[in-house]
Amino acid sequence: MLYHPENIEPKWRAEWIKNQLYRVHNDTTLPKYYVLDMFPYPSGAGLHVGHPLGYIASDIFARYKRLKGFNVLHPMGYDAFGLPAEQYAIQTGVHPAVSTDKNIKRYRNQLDNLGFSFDWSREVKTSDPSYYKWTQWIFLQLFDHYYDNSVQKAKPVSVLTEHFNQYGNQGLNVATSIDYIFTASEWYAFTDSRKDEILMNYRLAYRKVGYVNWCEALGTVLANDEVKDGVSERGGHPVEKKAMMQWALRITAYAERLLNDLDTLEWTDALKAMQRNWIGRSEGATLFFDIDGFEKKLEIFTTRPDTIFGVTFMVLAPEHEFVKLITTPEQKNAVSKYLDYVKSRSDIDRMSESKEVTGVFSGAFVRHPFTNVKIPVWIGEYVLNDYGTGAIMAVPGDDERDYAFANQFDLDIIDILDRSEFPDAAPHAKVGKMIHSDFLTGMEVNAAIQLMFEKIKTKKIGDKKVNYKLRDANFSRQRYWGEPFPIAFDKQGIAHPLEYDKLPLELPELENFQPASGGKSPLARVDTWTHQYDGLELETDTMPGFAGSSWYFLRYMDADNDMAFASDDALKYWKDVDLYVGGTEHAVGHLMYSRFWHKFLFDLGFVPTTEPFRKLINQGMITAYGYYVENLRFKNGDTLIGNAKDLSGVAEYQAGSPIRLPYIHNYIDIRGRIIRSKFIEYYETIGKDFYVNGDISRYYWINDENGDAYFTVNIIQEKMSKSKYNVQNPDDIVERYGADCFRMYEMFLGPIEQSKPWDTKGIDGVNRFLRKYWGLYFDEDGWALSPENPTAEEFKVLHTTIKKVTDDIEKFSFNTCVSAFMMCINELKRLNCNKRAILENVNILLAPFAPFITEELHSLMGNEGSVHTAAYPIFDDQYMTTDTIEYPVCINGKKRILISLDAALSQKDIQELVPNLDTVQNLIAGKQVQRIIVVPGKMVNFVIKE
RNA sequence: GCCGAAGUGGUGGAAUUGGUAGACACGCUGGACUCAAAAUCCAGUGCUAGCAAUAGUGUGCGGGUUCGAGUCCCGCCUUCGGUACCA
Repeated sequence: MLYHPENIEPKWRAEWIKNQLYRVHNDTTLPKYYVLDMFPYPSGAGLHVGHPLGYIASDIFARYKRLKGFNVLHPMGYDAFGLPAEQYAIQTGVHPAVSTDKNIKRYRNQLDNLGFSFDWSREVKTSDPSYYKWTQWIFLQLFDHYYDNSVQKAKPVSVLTEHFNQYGNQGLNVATSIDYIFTASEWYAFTDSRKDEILMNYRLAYRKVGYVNWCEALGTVLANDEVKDGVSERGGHPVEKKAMMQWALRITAYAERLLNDLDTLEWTDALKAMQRNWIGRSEGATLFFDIDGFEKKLEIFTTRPDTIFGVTFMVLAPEHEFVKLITTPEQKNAVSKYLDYVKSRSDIDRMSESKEVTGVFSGAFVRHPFTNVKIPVWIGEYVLNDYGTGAIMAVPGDDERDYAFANQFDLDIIDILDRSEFPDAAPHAKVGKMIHSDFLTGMEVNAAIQLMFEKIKTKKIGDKKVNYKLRDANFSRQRYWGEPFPIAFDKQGIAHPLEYDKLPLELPELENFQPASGGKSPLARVDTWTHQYDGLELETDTMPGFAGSSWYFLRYMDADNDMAFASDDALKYWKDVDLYVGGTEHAVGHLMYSRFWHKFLFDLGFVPTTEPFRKLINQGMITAYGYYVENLRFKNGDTLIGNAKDLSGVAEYQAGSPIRLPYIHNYIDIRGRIIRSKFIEYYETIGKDFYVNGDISRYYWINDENGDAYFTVNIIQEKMSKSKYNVQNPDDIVERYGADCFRMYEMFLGPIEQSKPWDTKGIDGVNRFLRKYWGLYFDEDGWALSPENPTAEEFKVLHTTIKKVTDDIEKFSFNTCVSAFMMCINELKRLNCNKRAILENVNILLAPFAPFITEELHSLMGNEGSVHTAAYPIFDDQYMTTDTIEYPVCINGKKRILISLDAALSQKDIQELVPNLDTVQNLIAGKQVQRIIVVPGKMVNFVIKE
């Protein structure tokens, strides 16, 4: 009887649905375990073979935990709001809800194919009003709370206004962007709109001026990845930074806790390091410089106040609020020209192209707080407005970027640090002796920093300060396909939250998805919607993608609740995610915001834990091979360059980019060459669809040593995407080999956290393994499981496998699990083992990996119930004993021979015994042995002098 | 630029704390079975030299520590992810 997955898999898929095998219940006495995948954005291209990599791993782990007796929550859903659906709607008029639902259906079919143990009754979809009702509700909580630094906790805004009523804003230690003091009587006297404005400086969800990528020609705001080299990706129109009133979330209030609590998490050090660096805590000082001719002072932040005597100029970010104020009439032209240039540059451009230093003199001067020397104020793009105060004191004597700037514009450089005693020190290391630094001269750096903190304080020119690189990210999108803000403005522009019973505030129906005038969201055109409440106008921005994804893991705990985002009981039982699996591309964005929201909900008493994701595994990407030919030339000298699909429109070609040749891999030889005859074959069968010009006589060919004309194809690894024609659909593989084979093959490809290219070359190995495994249960006459007692050797194979597989699952090393299964089956086959006592246990071990074949065999064995509710085999040491150990005998660390020794021998025994063995004598004959190193159970090494 | 990761045969990869480099597969070569093919089975397979025994060499590059380095340290190179509006 042969293994036929196509008969087995649909049968059990239906059976499991019928029995609701994967339905999870909240009321149980079993210990909980929560295994979560980062939910997918349902894109139009469907699921490709890269998506399931993490899902398979988490599914294996979830099934493993179930076998171990846990009540496992393992849900799935969709991150359903997003830009691509809206873009598609603009182009085709298809409503994003319609295209998204269609994509979701496709995803669901594809996921179902793979035998996952998701509890689909808990599915969430962020674009569903019953879900985003609670996203809006959490937003309103953020809007209605501020952060009290003294107790490190969010508190209701009503507490704050009560304080204002009594004391004004004095005596507060809270997170705020306000920099002035008012009294209680002033507070009373403020107009309502002034009060609203002031409160915005305290709310955790607030409005402020933010910068967006504005494209005048398209009349719309663009996402960063829609902008390439300062122009729009579509159409190549100029894009500039534009200031707009935007919602933001005060994540910076939680910076310290987000940083400290990383220590409590079981994440990789790499991931924690990325989050730490993103938060970017640094201790330093703020310093105020008097500006000549102005009352206002220029505030800067520095971590190196000791270098103050090396300051020779100041640099403002181009967006700094003082730029307009202090620029002198003579410099006005030059400055505004420079600002125009900077508007076209992204933050990455601004920081990465360090070779070319740009800047402009403002014409203004500040005074050195200690020497009163006049210091010029420059404007430079390398200073970012969002970091620190958006202004720096430049110390070209100690800072590389300042040095480059000074060189470029011929500014003074003062050496303030003698590091001759530390020739190997890194450029930014805080070591050395101060020179040319007045009262600091002769001091060590760290001592000088400490002294400066005091001096700054006593001179009242600044204070010690902790600064974070983390900033309050923009929470507004001028888009349709996102959560509407449950906020309405009155005639004075005061923001009013909607009452909870008005939630969800649903998106209106829409046919035209083009942006409204001024780059506003299409919602601005729907008057009936924006004015549905008397005298109020609804906010027309919507929330960004990370809104819905910042709390979805909580919704799964109690997905149908319409009284709360989840019930207290559900939250108390499930608590947090025990294992979270997803890509490193989310290492900071999504994970940081989820942690922030979770902590906020903790402060309000809604969730019982301070962190959402206890353990986190990053899965690597599955990439595809890309085949390119660089500069395929025509005989007349023209060079054909560009994406193969674009070749019909010659005008589109962009010089320098290589031509893609999709699906050409079967036509190229081992050296990456394609010869003329093969190319013709390729062109006739596949290439025609992508590649327009088949007149190969016009190409410039090189002749190889046999006289065959060829050109060379470059093979690279790249992301799978629809536009690259390299998407591999898992359905095709499942149809051909079955889901069990697909699952095991994806795991067999390599370590889960590494990215690797997709290639079906090795899948036959896994397929053979499954057939061999199946074959153990049958002989020529059919079912042939033996009730006999296993031999010691058979038991040893079983228990070796139990140990290896269990250890490796715990380490998330699934590729080595598959190898271990292969070795186990190879051994059992060699031993002709068909004993039930062995195979039944192997079958349970294998069940998390290959749920279908194991279920079929479990049932054929006559078992009641599912293999997926069986008990996990227990490892027993007694079967593992060995009599002898193979020792490699090495000379100077290099293996020469193997000897077999009694396992009971001690280190001393071996030390004495080995040199006297004949085989060893041959090895060391005539050589001078200096030392013999014996590592028990491992090896013997002779140290020999040549 | 900055932060993080990876680099091992023709290919995917394995290698507990520094202790036999290349497990397990794919591919390839040879053989068995077959009219033939598929499937299956057996043997070989890092590279170089050699009929062989064997010797040399070998984990991106250059140094170092050690009896012993894929693993630890220093300095580079390349590729990938993120860089705050892709998700």
